[in-house]
Amino acid sequence: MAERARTYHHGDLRASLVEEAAAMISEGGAASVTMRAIGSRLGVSRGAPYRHFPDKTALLVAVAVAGFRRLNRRLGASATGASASSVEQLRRMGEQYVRFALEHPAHYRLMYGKEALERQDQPELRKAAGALLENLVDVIRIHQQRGEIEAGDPRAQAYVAWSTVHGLASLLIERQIDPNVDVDDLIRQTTRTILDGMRHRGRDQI
Amino acid sequence: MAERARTYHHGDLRASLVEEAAAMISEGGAASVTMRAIGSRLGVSRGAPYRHFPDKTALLVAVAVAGFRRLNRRLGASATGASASSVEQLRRMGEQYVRFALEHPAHYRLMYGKEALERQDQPELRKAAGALLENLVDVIRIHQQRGEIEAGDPRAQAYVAWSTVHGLASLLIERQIDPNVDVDDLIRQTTRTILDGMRHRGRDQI
DNA sequence: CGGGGCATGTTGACCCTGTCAACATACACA
DNA sequence: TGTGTATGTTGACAGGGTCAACATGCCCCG
Repeated sequence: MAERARTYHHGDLRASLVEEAAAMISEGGAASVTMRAIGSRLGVSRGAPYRHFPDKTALLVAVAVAGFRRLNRRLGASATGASASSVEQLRRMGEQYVRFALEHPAHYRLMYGKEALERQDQPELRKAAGALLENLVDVIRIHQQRGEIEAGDPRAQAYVAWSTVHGLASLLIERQIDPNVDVDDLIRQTTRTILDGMRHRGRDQI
Repeated sequence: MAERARTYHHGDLRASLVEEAAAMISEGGAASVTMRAIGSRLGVSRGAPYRHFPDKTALLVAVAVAGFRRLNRRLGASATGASASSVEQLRRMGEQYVRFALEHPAHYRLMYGKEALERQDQPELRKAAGALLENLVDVIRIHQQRGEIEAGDPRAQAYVAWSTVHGLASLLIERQIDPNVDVDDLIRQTTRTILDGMRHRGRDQI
């Protein structure tokens, strides 16, 4: 569904813009994404993009949303994986999450960087991120029923798990972690630790 | 140590610039920080800041470094706290970490946003963030010796813990977490969960 | 089949911002 | 006291977002 007829003025600028912006982000970081440059790379003028997006922020939001969709799809595939025997499945989801971030650092940054997207609440974005959470909640709920994860509000558990993988991804992307550390090991240890914590309810808590 | 003699051209522009930039970041986000605006607010011309910082990035790095120092100080105080009886102390450190981020969202974002500071590796920043990690490693080591945390590479454990609190802070700041959720509870649950995971080595047991 | 009208592009212009170079000036120290 | 250096100031320029005015395909109605 990528090759629309090259009819008319451009064919399908809107989609191309999002695609190209994402590509530029991967290549040179969000800072390299310029309305003028995007248009130029697509062979249109600087004003053309404004026929499809009210402003740069809107375009970037679209890119971010696309990123969330990709990530969701990937996690979904991971969750449906065959060997969904134990929490190992959940652990793998976490692993895939971090891997996605490492493979698309700039894109991942944009997805969470309200910084660049400041302003309105961007319902589209909120929805895409919300879907991610919902999926995670569902998976957690399943494991709770299997008794592999401590009972309790699955949403809260989801936030805890999400925080952990997001944090790890973020620190890795921002190079806050010693490059000599074995990333695979770290990811494994992190996902295991958080899951261990999720199945042993500590002390007398609530 | 804030009131230098108002001698000469300005007195102590360099320090004032960092201070003012930090203030502006808190007030209107990083986007509102403009070399011209900063100068203006301090009563100097747009070119003045360039006598103290080679470019905007350098100034922002200084601000970020100052942020790390503040955070480190706060965590240090928390670690030295009286009731340093158990891992509860470590949990409180995590709590303080997240609270700091919530109190200074824009500043916190800047601290971790390589985005805006892209370019050179910014040794100053790396050092400040490194200090944070070192302190955490030390505390973890202590608790390991007390047997309150599973043995193993304390640095790896530190990364796991750091990831968790950073992730939670980040998600909260970026409003990815349902505002109806009780933040205090979430912070408590998150820090407890991760610590539980850190003292039960999973997989082969229970 | 012929226009009209909307969608899509293009250009020109403006303003904001970062940054450099040339110029000005206050201190400090010999 | 005189001058050199540190610190500021201005003018100028380029890059980039964005709007308004203008141009041009396409599609559809009559």
